[in-house]
Amino acid sequence: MADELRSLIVKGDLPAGAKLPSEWELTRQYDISRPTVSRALAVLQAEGLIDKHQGAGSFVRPQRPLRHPKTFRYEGTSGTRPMFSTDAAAVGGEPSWEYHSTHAKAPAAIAARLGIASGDPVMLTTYRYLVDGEPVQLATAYEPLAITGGTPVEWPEEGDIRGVRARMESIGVMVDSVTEEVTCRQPHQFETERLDIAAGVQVFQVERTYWYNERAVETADIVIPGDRYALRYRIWLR
Amino acid sequence: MADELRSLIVKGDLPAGAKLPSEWELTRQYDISRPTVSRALAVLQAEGLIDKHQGAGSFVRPQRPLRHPKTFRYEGTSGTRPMFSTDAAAVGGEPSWEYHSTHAKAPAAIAARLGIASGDPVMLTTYRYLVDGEPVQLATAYEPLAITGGTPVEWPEEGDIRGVRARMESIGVMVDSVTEEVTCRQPHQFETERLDIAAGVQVFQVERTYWYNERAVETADIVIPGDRYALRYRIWLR
DNA sequence: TAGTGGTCTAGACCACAAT
DNA sequence: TTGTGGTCTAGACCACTAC
Repeated sequence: MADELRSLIVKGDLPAGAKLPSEWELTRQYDISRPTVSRALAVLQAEGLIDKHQGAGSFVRPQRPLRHPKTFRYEGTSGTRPMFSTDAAAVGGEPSWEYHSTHAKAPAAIAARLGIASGDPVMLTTYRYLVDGEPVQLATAYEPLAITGGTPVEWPEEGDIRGVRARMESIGVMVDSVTEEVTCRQPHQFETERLDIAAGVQVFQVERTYWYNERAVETADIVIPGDRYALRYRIWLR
Repeated sequence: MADELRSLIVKGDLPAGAKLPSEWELTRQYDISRPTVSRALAVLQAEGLIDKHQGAGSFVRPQRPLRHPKTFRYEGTSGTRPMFSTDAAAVGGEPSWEYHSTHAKAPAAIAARLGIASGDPVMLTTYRYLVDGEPVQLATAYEPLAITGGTPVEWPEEGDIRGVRARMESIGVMVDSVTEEVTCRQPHQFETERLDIAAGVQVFQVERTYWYNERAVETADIVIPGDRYALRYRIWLR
Protein backbone atom coordinates (compact mmCIF):
# COMPACT_ATOMS: atom_id res chain seq x y z
CA MET A 1 0.00 0.00 0.00
CA ALA A 2 2.81 2.40 0.87
CA ASP A 3 4.30 1.67 -2.53
CA GLU A 4 1.07 2.53 -4.34
CA LEU A 5 0.57 5.79 -2.47
CA ARG A 6 4.22 6.67 -2.91
CA SER A 7 4.04 6.33 -6.67
CA LEU A 8 0.83 8.38 -6.75
CA ILE A 9 2.58 11.16 -4.87
CA VAL A 10 5.80 11.01 -6.86
CA LYS A 11 3.92 10.92 -10.18
CA GLY A 12 1.97 13.95 -9.09
CA ASP A 13 -1.48 12.36 -9.12
CA LEU A 14 -1.70 13.46 -5.51
CA PRO A 15 -0.58 17.10 -5.59
CA ALA A 16 1.19 18.91 -2.78
CA GLY A 17 -1.13 19.70 0.08
CA ALA A 18 -3.74 17.15 -0.98
CA LYS A 19 -5.46 15.34 1.84
CA LEU A 20 -5.09 11.58 1.86
CA PRO A 21 -8.07 9.36 2.60
CA SER A 22 -8.52 8.78 6.31
CA GLU A 23 -6.85 5.76 7.83
CA TRP A 24 -10.22 4.07 8.20
CA GLU A 25 -11.00 4.71 4.56
CA LEU A 26 -7.65 3.19 3.55
CA THR A 27 -8.45 0.27 5.83
CA ARG A 28 -11.47 -0.44 3.63
CA GLN A 29 -9.81 0.31 0.28
CA TYR A 30 -6.86 -1.98 0.83
CA ASP A 31 -8.53 -4.49 3.15
CA ILE A 32 -5.84 -4.19 5.82
CA SER A 33 -6.15 -3.30 9.46
CA ARG A 34 -5.76 0.18 10.86
CA PRO A 35 -2.48 -0.34 12.72
CA THR A 36 -1.02 -1.56 9.43
CA VAL A 37 -2.32 1.47 7.56
CA SER A 38 -0.88 3.69 10.26
CA ARG A 39 2.54 2.09 10.03
CA ALA A 40 2.54 2.31 6.24
CA LEU A 41 1.77 6.03 6.46
CA ALA A 42 4.50 6.37 9.08
CA VAL A 43 6.94 5.03 6.49
CA LEU A 44 5.84 7.67 3.99
CA GLN A 45 6.16 10.28 6.71
CA ALA A 46 9.70 9.16 7.49
CA GLU A 47 10.48 9.49 3.80
CA GLY A 48 9.28 13.07 3.93
CA LEU A 49 6.42 12.48 1.49
CA ILE A 50 3.52 13.22 3.84
CA ASP A 51 2.75 14.98 7.09
CA LYS A 52 0.38 13.39 9.58
CA HIS A 53 -1.62 15.79 11.75
CA GLN A 54 -3.51 14.30 14.64
CA GLY A 55 -7.15 15.23 14.43
CA ALA A 56 -6.83 16.68 10.94
CA GLY A 57 -5.53 14.00 8.58
CA SER A 58 -2.53 13.16 6.45
CA PHE A 59 -1.38 15.53 3.74
CA VAL A 60 1.03 15.37 0.84
CA ARG A 61 4.12 17.35 1.78
CA PRO A 62 5.14 20.05 -0.67
CA GLN A 63 7.90 18.62 -2.79
CA ARG A 64 11.05 20.63 -2.37
CA PRO A 65 12.81 21.88 -5.47
CA LEU A 66 14.82 18.82 -6.35
CA ARG A 67 15.57 20.12 -9.81
CA HIS A 68 19.05 20.96 -8.62
CA PRO A 69 19.56 18.54 -5.79
CA LYS A 70 22.35 19.66 -3.53
CA THR A 71 23.00 22.73 -5.64
CA PHE A 72 22.95 24.85 -2.54
CA ARG A 73 26.31 24.36 -1.01
CA TYR A 74 27.60 25.65 2.21
CA GLU A 75 31.14 26.90 1.73
CA GLY A 76 33.33 26.33 4.70
CA THR A 77 34.74 29.78 5.10
CA SER A 78 31.92 32.17 4.42
CA GLY A 79 30.66 33.15 7.85
CA THR A 80 27.29 32.10 9.16
CA ARG A 81 25.60 33.26 5.97
CA PRO A 82 24.91 30.31 3.71
CA MET A 83 26.97 30.73 0.56
CA PHE A 84 25.97 29.17 -2.66
CA SER A 85 27.98 27.76 -5.49
CA THR A 86 28.81 29.93 -8.42
CA ASP A 87 25.67 28.73 -10.15
CA ALA A 88 23.53 30.24 -7.41
CA ALA A 89 21.95 32.50 -10.00
CA ALA A 90 20.78 29.45 -11.91
CA VAL A 91 19.05 28.23 -8.77
CA GLY A 92 17.32 31.57 -8.60
CA GLY A 93 16.97 32.13 -4.91
CA GLU A 94 16.22 35.33 -3.02
CA PRO A 95 18.19 35.12 0.21
CA SER A 96 16.95 36.69 3.42
CA TRP A 97 17.59 36.29 7.11
CA GLU A 98 16.30 36.97 10.59
CA TYR A 99 18.51 37.59 13.58
CA HIS A 100 18.43 38.49 17.24
CA SER A 101 21.40 39.69 19.28
CA THR A 102 21.73 39.91 23.02
CA HIS A 103 24.32 39.97 25.78
CA ALA A 104 24.60 36.64 27.60
CA LYS A 105 26.83 34.57 29.84
CA ALA A 106 28.82 31.85 28.11
CA PRO A 107 27.50 28.32 28.76
CA ALA A 108 30.19 25.87 29.82
CA ALA A 109 30.46 24.12 26.43
CA ILE A 110 30.77 27.41 24.57
CA ALA A 111 33.23 28.79 27.09
CA ALA A 112 35.43 25.75 26.52
CA ARG A 113 35.37 26.32 22.78
CA LEU A 114 36.21 29.99 23.19
CA GLY A 115 38.87 29.40 25.82
CA ILE A 116 37.15 31.67 28.34
CA ALA A 117 35.58 31.01 31.74
CA SER A 118 32.07 29.67 32.02
CA GLY A 119 29.74 32.60 32.61
CA ASP A 120 31.99 35.19 30.98
CA PRO A 121 30.03 37.78 29.01
CA VAL A 122 29.48 37.07 25.32
CA MET A 123 27.48 38.51 22.47
CA LEU A 124 24.91 35.90 21.48
CA THR A 125 23.29 36.15 18.06
CA THR A 126 20.82 33.69 16.61
CA TYR A 127 20.10 33.60 12.90
CA ARG A 128 17.67 31.97 10.56
CA TYR A 129 18.47 32.08 6.87
CA LEU A 130 15.92 31.60 4.14
CA VAL A 131 15.92 31.35 0.38
CA ASP A 132 12.71 32.35 -1.34
CA GLY A 133 11.08 32.25 2.08
CA GLU A 134 12.08 28.65 2.67
CA PRO A 135 14.26 28.14 5.75
CA VAL A 136 17.62 26.62 4.95
CA GLN A 137 19.86 27.17 7.96
CA LEU A 138 19.90 28.09 11.65
CA ALA A 139 22.93 29.50 13.42
CA THR A 140 23.83 30.51 16.94
CA ALA A 141 26.97 32.62 17.20
CA TYR A 142 28.99 33.61 20.26
CA GLU A 143 31.66 36.29 20.52
CA PRO A 144 33.53 37.08 23.74
CA LEU A 145 32.73 40.61 24.82
CA ALA A 146 36.31 40.77 26.07
CA ILE A 147 37.19 41.24 22.40
CA THR A 148 34.35 43.27 20.90
CA GLY A 149 32.73 44.92 23.94
CA GLY A 150 32.65 48.68 23.59
CA THR A 151 33.92 48.70 20.01
CA PRO A 152 31.88 49.87 17.01
CA VAL A 153 31.37 46.24 15.95
CA GLU A 154 30.06 44.95 19.26
CA TRP A 155 26.62 44.33 17.75
CA PRO A 156 27.10 42.09 14.71
CA GLU A 157 24.15 43.29 12.65
CA GLU A 158 24.51 46.99 13.38
CA GLY A 159 26.91 49.38 11.74
CA ASP A 160 28.30 49.29 8.25
CA ILE A 161 30.66 46.34 8.53
CA ARG A 162 29.28 42.83 8.15
CA GLY A 163 30.89 39.46 8.45
CA VAL A 164 33.06 38.13 11.23
CA ARG A 165 36.37 38.58 9.45
CA ALA A 166 35.75 42.15 8.35
CA ARG A 167 34.38 43.20 11.71
CA MET A 168 37.27 41.66 13.61
CA GLU A 169 39.79 43.11 11.22
CA SER A 170 38.39 46.59 11.80
CA ILE A 171 39.36 46.33 15.46
CA GLY A 172 42.77 44.84 14.77
CA VAL A 173 41.92 41.16 15.22
CA MET A 174 43.25 39.50 12.08
CA VAL A 175 41.43 36.17 11.82
CA ASP A 176 43.95 33.67 10.48
CA SER A 177 42.15 30.35 10.45
CA VAL A 178 38.79 28.68 10.81
CA THR A 179 37.94 25.23 12.07
CA GLU A 180 34.74 23.39 11.34
CA GLU A 181 33.64 20.26 13.09
CA VAL A 182 30.78 18.49 11.36
CA THR A 183 28.46 16.05 13.09
CA CYS A 184 25.19 14.50 12.07
CA ARG A 185 22.29 14.10 14.49
CA GLN A 186 18.54 14.07 14.99
CA PRO A 187 17.14 17.59 15.04
CA HIS A 188 15.65 19.00 18.21
CA GLN A 189 11.99 19.69 18.05
CA PHE A 190 12.34 23.44 17.66
CA GLU A 191 14.80 22.85 14.82
CA THR A 192 12.28 20.62 13.08
CA GLU A 193 9.78 23.45 13.30
CA ARG A 194 12.04 26.36 12.47
CA LEU A 195 13.59 24.54 9.49
CA ASP A 196 10.32 22.88 8.45
CA ILE A 197 11.93 19.51 7.92
CA ALA A 198 10.27 16.13 7.64
CA ALA A 199 10.25 13.53 10.38
CA GLY A 200 13.24 11.25 10.10
CA VAL A 201 15.65 13.61 8.39
CA GLN A 202 18.83 14.29 10.20
CA VAL A 203 20.68 17.57 10.34
CA PHE A 204 24.27 18.62 10.06
CA GLN A 205 25.60 20.45 13.03
CA VAL A 206 28.69 22.47 12.24
CA GLU A 207 30.72 23.94 15.08
CA ARG A 208 32.63 26.73 13.43
CA THR A 209 35.34 28.66 15.22
CA TYR A 210 37.41 31.59 13.99
CA TRP A 211 40.97 31.84 15.29
CA TYR A 212 43.55 34.56 15.72
CA ASN A 213 46.93 33.42 16.95
CA GLU A 214 45.45 30.20 18.34
CA ARG A 215 42.89 32.21 20.25
CA ALA A 216 39.21 31.66 19.46
CA VAL A 217 37.48 34.91 18.55
CA GLU A 218 34.09 33.63 17.50
CA THR A 219 32.30 30.29 17.55
CA ALA A 220 28.97 29.27 16.12
CA ASP A 221 26.67 26.28 15.94
CA ILE A 222 25.20 25.99 12.48
CA VAL A 223 22.33 23.60 11.78
CA ILE A 224 21.52 22.53 8.23
CA PRO A 225 18.97 19.99 6.98
CA GLY A 226 20.85 16.86 6.02
CA ASP A 227 18.61 15.71 3.22
CA ARG A 228 18.93 18.43 0.63
CA TYR A 229 22.27 20.05 1.26
CA ALA A 230 25.90 19.17 0.93
CA LEU A 231 28.77 20.81 2.74
CA ARG A 232 31.58 21.61 0.39
CA TYR A 233 35.16 22.32 1.36
CA ARG A 234 38.04 23.26 -0.82
CA ILE A 235 41.49 23.28 0.67
CA TRP A 236 44.58 24.56 -1.13
CA LEU A 237 47.77 22.70 -0.43
CA ARG A 238 51.23 24.21 0.11
CA MET B 1 9.70 -0.05 30.00
CA ALA B 2 12.22 1.08 27.39
CA ASP B 3 13.46 3.60 29.94
CA GLU B 4 14.02 0.95 32.61
CA LEU B 5 15.88 -1.39 30.28
CA ARG B 6 17.88 1.48 28.88
CA SER B 7 19.11 2.50 32.32
CA LEU B 8 19.97 -1.13 33.13
CA ILE B 9 22.08 -1.31 29.99
CA VAL B 10 23.73 2.06 30.43
CA LYS B 11 24.49 1.40 34.10
CA GLY B 12 26.07 -1.89 33.10
CA ASP B 13 23.71 -4.18 35.01
CA LEU B 14 23.08 -5.81 31.67
CA PRO B 15 26.55 -6.38 30.24
CA ALA B 16 27.44 -6.37 26.56
CA GLY B 17 26.28 -9.51 24.83
CA ALA B 18 23.74 -10.38 27.53
CA LYS B 19 20.50 -11.87 26.32
CA LEU B 20 17.39 -9.93 27.21
CA PRO B 21 14.27 -11.73 28.46
CA SER B 22 12.09 -12.88 25.59
CA GLU B 23 9.33 -10.57 24.44
CA TRP B 24 6.73 -12.86 26.00
CA GLU B 25 8.59 -12.78 29.29
CA LEU B 26 8.70 -8.97 29.20
CA THR B 27 4.99 -9.03 28.40
CA ARG B 28 4.42 -10.71 31.74
CA GLN B 29 6.98 -8.71 33.74
CA TYR B 30 5.65 -5.32 32.67
CA ASP B 31 2.04 -6.33 32.08
CA ILE B 32 1.97 -4.86 28.59
CA SER B 33 1.09 -6.49 25.30
CA ARG B 34 3.59 -8.06 22.97
CA PRO B 35 3.33 -5.53 20.11
CA THR B 36 4.10 -2.83 22.67
CA VAL B 37 7.10 -4.75 23.99
CA SER B 38 8.29 -5.22 20.44
CA ARG B 39 8.04 -1.54 19.66
CA ALA B 40 9.81 -0.59 22.88
CA LEU B 41 12.68 -2.89 21.96
CA ALA B 42 12.68 -1.41 18.46
CA VAL B 43 13.32 1.97 20.07
CA LEU B 44 16.32 0.58 21.95
CA GLN B 45 17.52 -1.00 18.72
CA ALA B 46 17.25 2.32 16.90
CA GLU B 47 19.32 3.85 19.69
CA GLY B 48 21.98 1.25 19.06
CA LEU B 49 21.66 -0.30 22.51
CA ILE B 50 20.46 -3.77 21.47
CA ASP B 51 20.38 -6.07 18.47
CA LYS B 52 17.27 -8.12 17.75
CA HIS B 53 17.85 -11.47 16.04
CA GLN B 54 14.81 -13.26 14.77
CA GLY B 55 14.58 -16.73 16.22
CA ALA B 56 17.38 -16.12 18.69
CA GLY B 57 16.48 -13.20 20.93
CA SER B 58 17.54 -9.66 21.74
CA PHE B 59 21.06 -8.96 22.94
CA VAL B 60 22.84 -6.01 24.47
CA ARG B 61 25.03 -4.43 21.83
CA PRO B 62 28.68 -4.04 22.78
CA GLN B 63 29.08 -0.47 23.96
CA ARG B 64 31.46 1.38 21.77
CA PRO B 65 34.30 3.22 23.46
CA LEU B 66 32.51 6.42 24.36
CA ARG B 67 35.24 7.39 26.80
CA HIS B 68 36.45 9.86 24.22
CA PRO B 69 33.34 10.54 22.21
CA LYS B 70 34.21 11.94 18.84
CA THR B 71 37.90 11.83 19.63
CA PHE B 72 38.50 10.09 16.35
CA ARG B 73 38.43 12.83 13.84
CA TYR B 74 38.68 12.63 10.15
CA GLU B 75 41.04 15.31 8.91
CA GLY B 76 40.10 16.76 5.59
CA THR B 77 43.40 16.42 3.82
CA SER B 78 44.83 13.10 4.90
CA GLY B 79 44.02 10.77 2.05
CA THR B 80 41.59 7.92 2.43
CA ARG B 81 43.30 6.78 5.61
CA PRO B 82 41.40 7.97 8.64
CA MET B 83 43.56 10.42 10.53
CA PHE B 84 43.14 11.02 14.17
CA SER B 85 43.63 14.09 16.25
CA THR B 86 46.91 14.60 18.01
CA ASP B 87 45.59 12.78 21.05
CA ALA B 88 45.24 9.58 19.04
CA ALA B 89 47.71 7.91 21.35
CA ALA B 90 45.45 8.61 24.32
CA VAL B 91 42.66 6.80 22.53
CA GLY B 92 45.01 3.88 22.15
CA GLY B 93 44.02 2.44 18.83
CA GLU B 94 45.83 -0.01 16.60
CA PRO B 95 44.99 0.99 13.04
CA SER B 96 44.76 -1.56 10.25
CA TRP B 97 43.15 -1.79 6.84
CA GLU B 98 42.03 -4.10 4.09
CA TYR B 99 42.06 -3.17 0.41
CA HIS B 100 41.40 -4.52 -3.03
CA SER B 101 42.57 -2.94 -6.29
CA THR B 102 41.43 -3.68 -9.80
CA HIS B 103 41.20 -2.13 -13.25
CA ALA B 104 37.69 -0.98 -14.10
CA LYS B 105 35.67 1.26 -16.39
CA ALA B 106 34.56 4.56 -14.89
CA PRO B 107 30.83 4.69 -14.05
CA ALA B 108 29.10 7.80 -15.37
CA ALA B 109 28.96 9.58 -12.02
CA ILE B 110 32.63 8.99 -11.33
CA ALA B 111 33.61 9.95 -14.85
CA ALA B 112 31.82 13.26 -14.39
CA ARG B 113 33.74 13.92 -11.19
CA LEU B 114 37.05 13.05 -12.83
CA GLY B 115 36.33 14.95 -16.02
CA ILE B 116 36.83 11.86 -18.19
CA ALA B 117 34.48 9.91 -20.43
CA SER B 118 32.15 7.32 -19.01
CA GLY B 119 33.79 3.93 -19.43
CA ASP B 120 37.34 5.26 -19.52
CA PRO B 121 39.77 2.95 -17.69
CA VAL B 122 40.39 3.71 -14.01
CA MET B 123 42.15 2.08 -11.10
CA LEU B 124 39.46 1.16 -8.58
CA THR B 125 40.51 0.50 -5.00
CA THR B 126 38.19 -0.29 -2.13
CA TYR B 127 39.32 0.05 1.46
CA ARG B 128 38.07 -0.83 4.88
CA TYR B 129 39.83 0.78 7.82
CA LEU B 130 39.72 -0.58 11.34
CA VAL B 131 40.96 0.49 14.75
CA ASP B 132 41.54 -2.29 17.23
CA GLY B 133 39.64 -4.55 14.84
CA GLU B 134 36.58 -2.34 14.87
CA PRO B 135 35.60 -1.01 11.44
CA VAL B 136 35.57 2.77 11.30
CA GLN B 137 35.54 3.73 7.64
CA LEU B 138 34.92 2.47 4.11
CA ALA B 139 36.38 4.08 1.02
CA THR B 140 36.17 3.58 -2.73
CA ALA B 141 38.87 5.38 -4.70
CA TYR B 142 39.17 5.97 -8.43
CA GLU B 143 42.23 7.13 -10.38
CA PRO B 144 42.23 7.65 -14.15
CA LEU B 145 44.66 5.23 -15.72
CA ALA B 146 45.40 7.97 -18.23
CA ILE B 147 47.48 9.47 -15.43
CA THR B 148 48.96 6.53 -13.54
CA GLY B 149 48.77 3.69 -16.07
CA GLY B 150 52.17 2.11 -16.72
CA THR B 151 53.92 4.14 -14.00
CA PRO B 152 55.48 2.64 -10.85
CA VAL B 153 52.56 3.95 -8.77
CA GLU B 154 49.79 2.49 -10.91
CA TRP B 155 48.79 0.11 -8.10
CA PRO B 156 48.13 2.23 -4.98
CA GLU B 157 49.07 -0.31 -2.37
CA GLU B 158 52.15 -1.72 -4.11
CA GLY B 159 55.60 -0.16 -4.18
CA ASP B 160 57.25 1.96 -1.56
CA ILE B 161 55.29 5.16 -1.95
CA ARG B 162 51.96 5.49 -0.18
CA GLY B 163 49.36 8.20 -0.17
CA VAL B 164 47.79 9.93 -3.13
CA ARG B 165 49.86 13.11 -2.90
CA ALA B 166 53.22 11.37 -2.62
CA ARG B 167 52.45 8.89 -5.38
CA MET B 168 51.23 11.58 -7.74
CA GLU B 169 54.17 13.80 -6.95
CA SER B 170 56.58 10.98 -7.84
CA ILE B 171 55.22 11.02 -11.39
CA GLY B 172 55.22 14.80 -11.69
CA VAL B 173 51.59 15.45 -10.81
CA MET B 174 51.73 18.09 -8.09
CA VAL B 175 48.39 17.93 -6.30
CA ASP B 176 47.47 21.51 -5.42
CA SER B 177 44.05 21.31 -3.85
CA VAL B 178 41.44 18.96 -2.48
CA THR B 179 37.68 19.31 -2.37
CA GLU B 180 35.40 17.45 -0.03
CA GLU B 181 31.66 17.33 -0.35
CA VAL B 182 29.90 16.00 2.73
CA THR B 183 26.43 14.53 2.70
CA CYS B 184 24.48 12.57 5.24
CA ARG B 185 22.32 9.56 4.32
CA GLN B 186 20.99 6.18 5.32
CA PRO B 187 23.64 3.49 4.90
CA HIS B 188 23.20 0.81 2.27
CA GLN B 189 22.77 -2.64 3.66
CA PHE B 190 26.29 -3.78 2.90
CA GLU B 191 27.62 -0.66 4.61
CA THR B 192 25.60 -1.50 7.71
CA GLU B 193 27.23 -4.90 7.72
CA ARG B 194 30.78 -3.90 6.83
CA LEU B 195 30.80 -1.05 9.34
CA ASP B 196 28.80 -2.99 11.94
CA ILE B 197 26.55 -0.04 12.71
CA ALA B 198 23.24 -0.03 14.51
CA ALA B 199 19.86 0.31 12.84
CA GLY B 200 18.86 3.93 12.45
CA VAL B 201 22.37 5.34 12.39
CA GLN B 202 23.12 7.53 9.44
CA VAL B 203 26.48 7.79 7.73
CA PHE B 204 28.56 10.59 6.34
CA GLN B 205 29.43 10.24 2.71
CA VAL B 206 32.43 12.31 1.71
CA GLU B 207 33.23 12.78 -1.95
CA ARG B 208 36.88 13.71 -1.93
CA THR B 209 38.67 14.84 -5.06
CA TYR B 210 42.33 15.76 -5.53
CA TRP B 211 43.12 18.44 -8.08
CA TYR B 212 46.11 19.45 -10.15
CA ASN B 213 45.66 22.60 -12.24
CA GLU B 214 41.86 22.26 -12.05
CA ARG B 215 42.13 18.70 -13.33
CA ALA B 216 40.83 15.91 -11.09
CA VAL B 217 43.52 13.29 -10.47
CA GLU B 218 41.77 11.11 -7.91
CA THR B 219 38.31 10.91 -6.42
CA ALA B 220 36.96 8.77 -3.62
CA ASP B 221 33.72 8.04 -1.82
CA ILE B 222 34.37 7.76 1.90
CA VAL B 223 31.68 6.39 4.22
CA ILE B 224 31.88 7.05 7.97
CA PRO B 225 29.38 6.17 10.73
CA GLY B 226 27.55 9.33 11.67
CA ASP B 227 27.00 8.55 15.31
CA ARG B 228 30.48 8.41 16.75
CA TYR B 229 32.64 10.50 14.49
CA ALA B 230 33.06 14.15 13.68
CA LEU B 231 34.65 15.51 10.55
CA ARG B 232 37.09 18.24 11.37
CA TYR B 233 38.38 20.82 8.95
CA ARG B 234 40.92 23.54 9.55
CA ILE B 235 41.40 26.15 6.91
CA TRP B 236 44.11 28.78 7.01
CA LEU B 237 43.18 32.15 5.64
CA ARG B 238 45.35 34.41 3.46
C1' DT C 1 11.12 -29.49 18.04
C1' DA C 2 10.75 -25.64 20.96
C1' DG C 3 11.59 -20.95 21.51
C1' DT C 4 12.03 -16.57 19.50
C1' DG C 5 11.14 -12.30 16.98
C1' DG C 6 8.25 -10.36 12.62
C1' DT C 7 4.06 -8.92 11.64
C1' DC C 8 -0.55 -9.12 10.78
C1' DT C 9 -5.99 -8.65 12.32
C1' DA C 10 -9.56 -6.80 15.30
C1' DG C 11 -11.16 -3.91 18.64
C1' DA C 12 -10.87 -0.19 21.83
C1' DC C 13 -10.07 4.26 24.11
C1' DC C 14 -7.86 8.71 24.02
C1' DA C 15 -6.28 13.46 22.35
C1' DC C 16 -6.54 16.79 19.11
C1' DA C 17 -8.54 19.66 15.11
C1' DA C 18 -12.13 21.51 12.55
C1' DT C 19 -16.75 22.92 12.68
C1' DT D 1 -19.80 17.30 18.13
C1' DT D 2 -17.58 14.75 14.76
C1' DG D 3 -13.79 12.92 12.43
C1' DT D 4 -9.13 12.19 12.69
C1' DG D 5 -4.66 10.15 14.01
C1' DG D 6 -2.01 8.04 18.45
C1' DT D 7 -1.61 4.10 20.69
C1' DC D 8 -2.75 0.47 23.41
C1' DT D 9 -4.63 -4.84 24.29
C1' DA D 10 -5.39 -9.49 22.70
C1' DG D 11 -4.79 -13.05 19.68
C1' DA D 12 -2.85 -15.32 15.79
C1' DC D 13 0.24 -17.23 12.24
C1' DC D 14 4.74 -17.24 10.14
C1' DA D 15 9.97 -17.50 9.66
C1' DC D 16 14.06 -18.14 11.61
C1' DT D 17 17.47 -20.09 15.19
C1' DA D 18 19.31 -23.27 18.24
C1' DC D 19 19.32 -27.71 19.82
